[in-house]
Amino acid sequence: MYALVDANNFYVSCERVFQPRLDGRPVVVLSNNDGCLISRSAEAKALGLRMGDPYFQVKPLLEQHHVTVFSSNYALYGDMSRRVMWYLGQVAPAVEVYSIDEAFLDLHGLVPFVVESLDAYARTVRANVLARTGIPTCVGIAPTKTLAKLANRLAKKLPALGGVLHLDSEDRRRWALEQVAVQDVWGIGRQYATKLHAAGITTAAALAGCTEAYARRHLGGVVGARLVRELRGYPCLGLAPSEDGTLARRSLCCSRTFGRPLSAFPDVTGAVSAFASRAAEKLRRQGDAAHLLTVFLGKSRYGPEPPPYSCSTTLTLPVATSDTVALVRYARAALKKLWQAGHRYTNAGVVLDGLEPAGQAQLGLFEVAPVSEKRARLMAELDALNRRFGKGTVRLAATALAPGQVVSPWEGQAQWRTPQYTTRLEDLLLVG
DNA sequence: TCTGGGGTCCTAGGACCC
DNA sequence: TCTGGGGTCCTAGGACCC
Repeated sequence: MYALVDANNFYVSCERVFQPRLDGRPVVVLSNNDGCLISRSAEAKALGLRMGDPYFQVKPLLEQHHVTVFSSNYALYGDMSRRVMWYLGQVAPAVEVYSIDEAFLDLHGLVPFVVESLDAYARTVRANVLARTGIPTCVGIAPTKTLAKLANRLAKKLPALGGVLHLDSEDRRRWALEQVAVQDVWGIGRQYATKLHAAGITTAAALAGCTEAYARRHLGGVVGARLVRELRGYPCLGLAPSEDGTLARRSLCCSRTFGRPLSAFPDVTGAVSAFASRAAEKLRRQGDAAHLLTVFLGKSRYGPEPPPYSCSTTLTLPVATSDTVALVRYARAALKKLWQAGHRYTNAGVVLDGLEPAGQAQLGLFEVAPVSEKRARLMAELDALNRRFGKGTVRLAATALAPGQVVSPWEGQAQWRTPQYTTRLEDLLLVG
């Protein structure tokens, strides 16, 4: 048995923890650069606001209904997420952190020796997460991950269930499959949904009833075959336990849409250097080194220019590294290869791939380790200082502002950002 | 004027090897 | 000159997820 614990409107819920007066009121959180809606309270959803709506398009509606608007505050959300995941780690035999606001729990062996019923267990977990962190969640329990996802969706949708749905019988499984539209099944996106509707398959139940050959042919090969089997109740996807409540990535990316289009090489170089530097920090945090580095540059897909909207170049590094100085230098070299004068670039990013545990790089016969002990210590110091005093306290000159600049030219809007209540001493909430 | 920022996995095809 | 059946590795692209 698997459980999926999923927060309700996670980013909105995080903001509400620190502003309880917003309970029951419409609230939204915007993406980077205050671009789109990425989290909506139930009240905001009821107004017809959709995930991904561009802010400037729905602004009149937001004002008309006095919707509270927040810029995203990932330092806060990340910290709240760690609290939730830590607690789940205490009460479940194994936890897979699936995203910032969702976790799969492996419940095999809990009943009857540890808990009496999974239903009661789920209700307790849910109540404790709320009491300890202020974050409301729903729980779906089923024999497969795909069915747990589906149960979770119904637990969210049907208030009468009290936030928990356990698909503990064949009848309940069949009933649940009937309630869910095919496009809402985990693993069915826009393309597949269109194809399935055209074939007359409109519910999860109908999808569960299609042949394996059909699934293989039309839903991405083995992926589709697994999906259908999971819906029928045969587990094909195992739990990938997350050590210490965090997810070790196979690739890392740091990218941003600029506050405004940039055409000057030094501006974009500054941005790419900052992204490479940030990516290097993430890499060291998970204890890895990278041997592939990609830089990409993007142009607006909403402007008059035809595709392609982005270009990229990948460097194979001679030796895997997590050193900021080295990665920034490679990123700048890659950007130079990519750069074409005269374009208005709207976004850029740095991707690190080919990750391996740091310090285990295989050296060729005639190679010497390029990252000295001294350099590794320097990086450790840098990370410690930035952890203690806030991101960006210590950084490379390459990522610093030019003389006379107040903000980086690539940084965007964040008009409604809340303080980092839980991760910066200066922003601690004062009660008095 | 203003449209996010991360990730995963799979497949097909080509280069190259024995 | 032409012929075979495996393999592996890499890359690009496409689908999906939150």
